[in-house]
Formats: sequence, C-alpha cells, structure tokens
Amino acid sequence: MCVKLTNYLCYQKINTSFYIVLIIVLLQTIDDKNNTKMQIPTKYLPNKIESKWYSYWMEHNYFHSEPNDKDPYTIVIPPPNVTGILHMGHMLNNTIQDVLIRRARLKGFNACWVPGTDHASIATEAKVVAKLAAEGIAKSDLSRDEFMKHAWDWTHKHGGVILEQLKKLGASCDWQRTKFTLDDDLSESVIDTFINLYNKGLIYRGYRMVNWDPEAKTTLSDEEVEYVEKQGKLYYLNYKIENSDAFITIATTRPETILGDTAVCINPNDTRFSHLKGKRVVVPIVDRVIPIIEDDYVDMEFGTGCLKITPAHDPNDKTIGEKHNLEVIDIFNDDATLNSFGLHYEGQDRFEVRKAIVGELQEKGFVNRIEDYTNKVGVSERTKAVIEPKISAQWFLKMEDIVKPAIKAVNEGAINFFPKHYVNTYNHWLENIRDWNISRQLWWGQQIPAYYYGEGVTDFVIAKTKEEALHLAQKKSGNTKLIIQDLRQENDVLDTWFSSWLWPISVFDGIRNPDNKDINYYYPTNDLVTGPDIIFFWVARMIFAGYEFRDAKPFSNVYFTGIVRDKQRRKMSKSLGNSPDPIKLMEEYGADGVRTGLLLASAAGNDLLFEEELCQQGRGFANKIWNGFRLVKGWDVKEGIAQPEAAKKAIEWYEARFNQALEGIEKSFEQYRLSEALMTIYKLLWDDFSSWYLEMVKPAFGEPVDVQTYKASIRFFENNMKVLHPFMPFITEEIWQLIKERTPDEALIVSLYPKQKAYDLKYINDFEYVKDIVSNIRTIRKNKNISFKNTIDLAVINAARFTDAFDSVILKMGNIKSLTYVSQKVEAAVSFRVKTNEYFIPLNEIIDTEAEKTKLQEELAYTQGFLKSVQAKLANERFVNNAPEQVVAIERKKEAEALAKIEALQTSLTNF
RNA sequence: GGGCAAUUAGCUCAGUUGGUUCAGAGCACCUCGUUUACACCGAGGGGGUCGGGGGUUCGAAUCCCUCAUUGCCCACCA
Repeated sequence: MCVKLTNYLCYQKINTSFYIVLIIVLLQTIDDKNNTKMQIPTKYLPNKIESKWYSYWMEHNYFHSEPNDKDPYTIVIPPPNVTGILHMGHMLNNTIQDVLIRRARLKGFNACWVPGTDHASIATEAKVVAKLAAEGIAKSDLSRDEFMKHAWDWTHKHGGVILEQLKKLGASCDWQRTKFTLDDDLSESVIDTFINLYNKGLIYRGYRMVNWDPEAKTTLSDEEVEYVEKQGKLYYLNYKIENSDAFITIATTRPETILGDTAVCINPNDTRFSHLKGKRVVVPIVDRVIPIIEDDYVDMEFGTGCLKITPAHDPNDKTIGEKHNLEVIDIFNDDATLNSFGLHYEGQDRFEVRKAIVGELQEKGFVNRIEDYTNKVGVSERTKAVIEPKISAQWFLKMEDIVKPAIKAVNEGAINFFPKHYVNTYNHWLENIRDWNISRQLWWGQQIPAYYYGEGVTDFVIAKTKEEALHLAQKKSGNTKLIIQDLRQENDVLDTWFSSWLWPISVFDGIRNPDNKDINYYYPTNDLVTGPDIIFFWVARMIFAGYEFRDAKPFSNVYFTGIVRDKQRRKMSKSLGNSPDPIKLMEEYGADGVRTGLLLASAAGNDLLFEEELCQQGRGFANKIWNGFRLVKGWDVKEGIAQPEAAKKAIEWYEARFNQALEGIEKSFEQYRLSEALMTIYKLLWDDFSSWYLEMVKPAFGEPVDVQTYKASIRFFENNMKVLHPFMPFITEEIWQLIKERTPDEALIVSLYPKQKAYDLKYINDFEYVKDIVSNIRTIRKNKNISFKNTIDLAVINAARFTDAFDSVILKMGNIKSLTYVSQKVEAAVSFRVKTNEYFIPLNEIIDTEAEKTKLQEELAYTQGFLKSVQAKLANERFVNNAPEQVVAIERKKEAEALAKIEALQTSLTNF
C-alpha cells in the first residue's frame, strides 16, 4: 500500500518533503495498529533476514581475504560445472565448507574460500551441441571459432548461476577471487604446464587403443569409463575351415565385429584343436580367409576355447594382434556406424547391425547356438554411450614417476583423509596407474599447443606461440623455409581434469608466477571437501600436481562427503525426480534450516539419506532459539533488585556446561565430525540453555528481572550465537545484532570465538542429581494428576547434600512451596529416592501403601542384584589381580554405594 | 575375480586404548498438558539377545576366526 502511495506521489511530482512526513506518520499508524508493543514475531521468518545479512556481509567485504600477518586458512571450492545448477550434493558439500571457513574466521584465521567454476569440456560441449542441433545447426557445419563463440555465449548466458545460488545458502566465498578454468590466466597456466611436462619428457603422443565415446566423438581417460552390467547374449558362430567342410565354433558377445576379424586364436595346449594348427578359416559373410593362431592367452575353459581376434576393437585382441603381426581392420566411423569394411551394413549403427547380422548369420547357417549372458559394458561417464575401444593417436602423460610423492604424502600422514579408509582406494589406484590420456577430440577447452609441420609421426613441435613454434619447427626439421602457414595446430583440446588438477595452484596464479604473494601465503591450502567419486579424477591428481609443480602438498586434509540419497537409498537424480529443489527448500525452511537439516543427518563419510523432515528439524531449531531470545528481550530489567539464588546457581552451572560443551565441539571438529559437533550445540541450546537455564532464571509472570541475571543471559546468548554461527550464520547474526547496536567491525561473522575455560565437572555432575530430583517430582505430578500450576510440599530425610547449593533450584523447577528436612518417614506421602536420599511429597489423599511398598521392594531387589554382581566380580581373584587398580576401585565404590542404598531402602521398608 | 567398508531401537547413527547399570543420541512413536518465550512447544514413557556361530579374556557391542547380508571401488576373460 505504501509502495503504491509513493508511486502515486512521485507521479504527482509534488513537494517531496511534505510527503515524507506524511509517509512517516502513516507508517507509524500502521505500526501502532498491528503491534502495539513492537513485538518480535513468535515465529522466526528467515527469508528477509537472510538476504539482509548476506547483503550486509557482502557490503562490508568480510569474505574477502588478502595476505596479512595472521595465519591463513584456505579452502578452494571443488569448482562446479559452469553451466550446472545447484543440487543437494552441492548443498551438503558447500555447507560443510562454509562451516569450516566461518569457524576458522571466528577463530582468528585469515580465512579464504576461493570459489569458481569448471568449463567441464565434454559436458558443456555436449550441451552446446545439443542446443545448436535444436536450432538445426550441426557442429560440423561450424568452424572452430564459430563454435567457440556459441559456446562462450552459452557460458555467459547460463554460467555462474550456481554461484549465485550458493550465495543463498550463505556461502562466504571470497567472490573477488572467483575463477573459471577457462579464464585467460588459468588457461595459460594449463598450457605452460603442458609444455613443461613435455619438455621434461613426461608427455608423449602415442598410437594406442583408447576409449572412444561415439556420442561425444572423443576419446576418454580410463577413469571416465564406467562399467555397467548388461543382459546380453553369447553368440556361438561357426567358421568354416578353409578347403574343408569342417567348422570351428567361436563365442562372441559382439557378432558385428566379425567384419573386422583377422585371426582365430586357440590355446597351444588345447588338444581338442591340435588338428587345426596352421590351418586357416573363412570369416562368415566377409569370406575373408584368416589364420588360426595359437596363444596361451586363450582360456580353454571359456566358451568353446576358441577366440576370434579383432585387433581394432578389443584391447586384448590388439595385444595378440601385435604379437602375431595381424592386420588391423577398423570397421567403425566416429559415430559408431559401420564404414566401408561393414560391406552392405555400411552407414548403419553398430547395435542395429548386431541384430541384422545375427539374422543373416542364422539364415546362412553360421549360428551354432545363442545363450543368455550378462557382461560388463563400458559406458561413458558423461554421455552414457557404450564405449568403443579404438586405436588412435592421442597424447598421454606418463604416470609412473609423477605419482610417487603423492603416494608417500598420504601414507606418511602429510595429507589426511576423512574417513581414513579411502587411503586404500587411493593407494590401489596410484600403484596400478596407467598413462593418462589427456587429449580430447573436442573444441571447448585448452587447445593442445602442438604444431605439426609435416606428415611424419614426429613432425611436430610444442610451443606456447605460433612464432615460437615456427622457430622450433625450422630447427627440428632443418627446413628454414618453413613459414607460419605451414604449421597446423593440434585440433584436440586437453582433458578438463588437466586444468582442474592445477586448481589449488592456478587460482593463486602459482604456475605462471610461482613466487607471488598469494601463492606463497595461501598455499598449501588447509582442507578440501569433496565427494569420493572424484578421488581419482581430481583429488589424487591435485596431490601429485602439487608435488610436481610446487614441490608441496595442495592441502592437508581431505573430507569426503557422502552421497545424498533419498529415503530408499536411491541416488538423487533428475531422471528419478527424487531430488528436491534446493532453492525452494531454502525458501521454505531458510538456508539455516536446510544447512542444519543436512548436517544433522550427515555422519562423516556416510551417505546422507535426505528427507524434508530434516529441514523441519532445522527450522524448528531456529525457531526455538528465536523464542528463547524473545523471552530474554522481553524481560523487564530492574536495577537494585536482588538476584534470586536459583538464578545464581543457574548461571554458574550454565557457564560450566557451556565450557564442557565447547570442549566436546573442539574434539568433534578435530576429527571432522561436523554432525556430532552440531548435535552437541543443538542439545546445549535446546536442553541445557532453553529447558533448564532459561527456566531457572525466568522471573515469575509480570515480575522484573535483576540486572546481573539479565546481563549473564545476554552474555550466554552471545556465546551461544558464536558457537552456532558456522552452522546457522543468518539467525545468529540477526540475534547478535538485535542484542545491541553493533558497528560493522563488531559483526558476529568477524567476532572472536569463545575461548574454552576450565570448568568444574563436579558441579555439573551434582547438577545432574538436581535434575533427577526435579524429574522425579514431575513424574509424581503426572502420575497423581497434580497440575504444574499448583505448588506442592517436599520433605527429605537426612541432611540432603544439595541443601545449601541447589535447594533454590529444586523449589523453582519443581514449583515447590516448601522444602523441609525431616528425620523420619512422612506419612500419607509419595516418596522417591535419589542416590541415598529419600524424598516425600505429602498428599491430601490416602496413599496406597501396598503399592509404595511394592515399589520399594522392587528397587531393593534390583539393587541387591546389582550388588551381587559387583561383589561376584570383586570376589574373583583373577579380576582383582588382573584388572587395573582404577577399575577395581570403581567396583569397590559401586559396592559401597549399593550397600548404603540397600540400607536406606530397608529402613524405609521397616517404617511401613 | 580382487579389495574396502558396513551390519547396534521403527529410521539415521554414536559407542575413542576391551572395564561404571554400557547398551546410548536425534528423529519417529505413545500418554498427558491451551503453565503468561516457543504446539516449529513442554513434561513423561515404551522400544534393541549389538547380523549368525565359534574363540581369546576375570570381563567382549568393542579383539580374533568363520558364515551370511548390503554397499562401494578396482579388474582385458571372448
């Protein structure tokens, strides 16, 4: 309504100052009408508050870090795909990073969290190709430059959305340091690295069998191939022996590849086939005559013991082919349709051909039989297309030596994994590593800086610029007449991970300028938070890159998060539709609520079974804290009134409890048990602070509160907010700022974490007995239907050990009218015992003595049983002799306590 | 085929070098309650042979062996 009014006034262009006064008056009227006392709302409403504080933090640049004389604490973000959108996995992963970074900031470190995105070569290129296809444009119609322009347009249009979404989560990244793996400086770092490794002799170009993704039309590294079990068939095919009517039967899962067969292989020790040695067979359909060769690679037990050899389409066949000098016949085009070697199947897709060729073989009588068979099929991690093994010239990085320091670092503890057992996986991979295929037949990425000047296999040079390349090419070829136009740059780009592996270094420009201020200060970084699914792709590679290029580890600790799944343990995915929209979740529960929900359920290293209920818990917690604050803020504070005894006790106790909790939180963080740390805080604030502390200090309705109690409560609130801030940054900042006016320097986000102080454990333990007493009183109230509104009396036999200390608390928390000390059992009263003290609540009704008696007898029997077991233990010589003194002492104490209790119980019983 | 991890309450998980009655937490569940911060609440309560079997030990959820089940990773058997 006000907005409309303002607009209206603006249009009228009337004297503004007059209207400002009018608006203020109107606003006040509205306020008076709605909440006469300017109350804080009962429910915590996160949306506006969260965006308000995020803007405030940004405005005051708290996230930004520059090297200074403080100790650095650094995290580099696992860069999400530039065109990706936020999913639950990101939510978990980035919440954890934000918790760590905010905590470090509060602890006085110079905290720096570097954000950024990854160009995700194959994934992004696939999206751009698809988008162009939808517009009727084929990639092959475009020049490289034209395509790159489209790709950049796409990136600018869709890129960085995810970073904006992270802001909603509260991520306190140093946005001024945002990087993209295709930024000029990072790309240059990648090229420099390639040249460096080539010059060291670690990169080579090789003609190898690699994994071909027919959909993306590129090769992939071994790590980018997933193996999935597929139900298929095993086809038994008859090959005719040359110049004979006899057949030999081979088994294959891929009948279409017979078109590329160049031999049939048997085991030399296989007597079943001795008569065939040296003979030749005719490939069905193709009618090509190929030799029968012998190799002990062939497993005599499997299939028919007879193997067809297709060197172009199977890595093992290739090895055998090389050994026996066989011809290599590649029958596929780049998109896995058949080429001219496919004869009448040319142009058809491999899977269609499979069906068709089986038909033809059956028709022509070459099929012996067909069996069901499940085998593992390699598919592209990105496109899910079935991988074709293919022989082609690619660029490789030699792995054997480069990984050695990385193995050492993790095994000797320079780098720690959480959970630890991932070390095994890591070791196994590194110890069996093969050379890394780093070239991709794509355009979106860093183009390999190789320049060809001739047709020979080695007619290329590696150089940063064309000019330099020309110079080198002239030198290498001895041909001084070479000109720039004679040079052709390698078409392939580098694997995305060949840029990501530099991330912790390149974001600080440590490749190009190895001695700059940033890299020297921030590197090595502290913690890496990522999923175990990229332990090989990224984590391991960063580690050996760190040693190779900076002779130092990239980070000290790696926290592997679990995978976010649904309640049925299914991985969350778009296709299943079981993944909630994180933005909607945050709108409904607040970022604080979602963060808390996620972390409460996320035991370190375990998968997270997400359900919305968790967010409700988070939101509920925020609301609980909010209402506690409303209570304290609503108090009528009066000077000059005495502080109640119960409040004094409560303050002392909470002080101790807080420090005890702080100690536990520290320990949890040391082991990266964030979930445990959060639960400790959750219980501290909900149970100890809200249910006990606030209830103990809360003045009676309408009564004022004394200054000391108020101040202590506010101080506790401040400390509580500090401890909780890493987990729930928004509500904590809001309350912090509502407590009193703060200058920007005093914002919670840059405050100092509470220092843990010594605390009196005995005090805390004694208080547990007080709780026990109160709890007993409440149980009796419930059983006897006594409303909490009505006060009752309490009597206790013997000088209660809490007399001087905690009576006031018992009175307050039990709503007790009077606490008296008696020397004898009280008649017409219900009783309960805490330790050896017996308490009575007199009731104006007839007490069921029998029931009371039974209760006592039961308790006695239990205690006697307990005593018996303790005494049995103590009577056992071997126990007394072998167990540590401490343990024996504990048992003796237990014995004494049990004896005392039994005596008390017996006295009570005799009184009946 | 090899390796790693897990198996504790209805669910998700703690349980540190074996030793308090050690069998726990949160959620869920049940009962009661419009107590003047909060029903996104309060109080109270039920619930487990620690996957099965065997062993070591004075003593085992914890250590060893074995079996079973589940998950993950790796591996060129057509």
